[in-house]
Amino acid sequence: MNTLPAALFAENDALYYSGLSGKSEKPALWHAECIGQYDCWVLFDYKALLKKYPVLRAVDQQKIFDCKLALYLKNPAWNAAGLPEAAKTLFPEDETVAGADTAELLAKIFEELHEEFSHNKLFRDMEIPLSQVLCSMEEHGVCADRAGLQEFSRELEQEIAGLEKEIYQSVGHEFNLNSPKQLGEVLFEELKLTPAGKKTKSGYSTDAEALEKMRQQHPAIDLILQYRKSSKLNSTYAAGLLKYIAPDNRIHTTFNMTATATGRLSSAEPNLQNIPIRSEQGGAIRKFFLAPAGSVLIDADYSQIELRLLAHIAGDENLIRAFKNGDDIHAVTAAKIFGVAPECVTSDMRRRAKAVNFGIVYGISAFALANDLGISRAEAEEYIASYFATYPAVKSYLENIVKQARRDGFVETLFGRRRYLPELKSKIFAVRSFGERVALNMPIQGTAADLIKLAMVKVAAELEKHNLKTRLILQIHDELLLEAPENEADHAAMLLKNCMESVAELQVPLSVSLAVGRNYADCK
DNA sequence: TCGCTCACG
DNA sequence: ACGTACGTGAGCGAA
Repeated sequence: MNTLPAALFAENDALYYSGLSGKSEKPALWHAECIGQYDCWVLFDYKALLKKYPVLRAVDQQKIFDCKLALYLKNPAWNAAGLPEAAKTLFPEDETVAGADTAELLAKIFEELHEEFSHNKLFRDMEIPLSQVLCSMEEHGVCADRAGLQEFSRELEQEIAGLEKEIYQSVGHEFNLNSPKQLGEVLFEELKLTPAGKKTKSGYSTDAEALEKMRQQHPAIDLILQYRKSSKLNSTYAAGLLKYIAPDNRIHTTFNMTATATGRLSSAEPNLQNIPIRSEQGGAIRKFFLAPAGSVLIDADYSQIELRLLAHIAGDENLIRAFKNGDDIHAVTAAKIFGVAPECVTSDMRRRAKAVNFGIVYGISAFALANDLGISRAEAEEYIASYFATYPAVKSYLENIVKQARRDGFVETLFGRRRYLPELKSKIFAVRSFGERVALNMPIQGTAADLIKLAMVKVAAELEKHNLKTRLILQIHDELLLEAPENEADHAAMLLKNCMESVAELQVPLSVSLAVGRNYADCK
């Protein structure tokens, strides 16, 4: 016990004992000295414990061993909410696990994992330090305009009520518009409209893509589409976010570090990684995310990070050259695919090339590309063939990574984060194909996730080193949002951009675009 | 609890 | 011939 800060025990006896009392979903803490030679804290969910017991910040990070994070690095498919689940996952055969208390479970898991992860770089230099950064971000939160959201929500409610009325008039009776089942019955049985979309288990799809195609068939369709948009906007974002504004006028999300198969973070309660931007009506929500008086928001985006990583990982000279030149990558790809001079690329050609680029990162198939672009499969195949002719090293990389994944049973990021792919052994074609696409995608998406995590740790350390009051507040996969006092905004912005761009030396430059504004909508 | 739908990167 | 684009979380209705 003498290795612990006295305060932790003096002030937080409850901490120690609650860890032992064994409520499964609660974060748990245990001191490894109890099991002998290890001078470290063994715990489950470091970030949650930091939040609950701020005094834990006084403990040297090097002496922290978070079983939750170690398990996640061992296998990201093991997303255990609590200790008992974690133990069952790690020791599926072991029946003693069921009756064990928290301390025993922690000791068992620790003994299994400490050798592999105590000095692991992802664990030590990325996830553990990131826990502290994320904890601060969650505690700090993002400032929200309560009155503005209330007003916006009222407007949406009025619009929704009007649309409802019009729709009921148009189809002749009332029904529950929020029920896909009832909507399907109205459209396809009563009104006898021709389904345009795919089938679902319970009937024909009424999703936006299907309804778009049916617009001509009935005047209610457009109204329904608008109803869906407005009601989503209100229920999830306007009224939805209002519920999360705390007394400090800020929204405090929770970042989950062990939720995804690729190494990305997720954000929940509320999810602040899916705030609308693509539509004008939706983007209005961003006006209500504010910088407090005297501060500004700084938004930094990695541009094309996944394609840059593809260039680096595949080592494709043509792709690398394009990024070194600072070219518009979709336009360059369009010129090559369609065999025209770069200055002759039309916006439609660029749009198609962009879809091909996305497809490559997702694990391309002619079927899906054809569907996305509304072209024939044969045509999509030609696009893909031209793409591979243009970027031959990408082609061989994609072939090799799948072979390697079949051989090893897993794929990895540049930093060694692993994802196992049992799907590759499936006898079912669709399952196997899925495994192949994941083998292509995970190293790229996962490396991007690794890079921004490292950048966050670096940015937080630099801000502290320079005694700046600027704070990280959100991470949205390839984007960081900061809150900066006006008088240090320029300094913080430069520091941020430099940190993000220099986080790794690759064969292509990393490029970060900055935007500053009084609210999130102005950061464009 | 699950399926559908839809918001984001 | 097969038939899915990769990764998430939330709200809602229907069991």
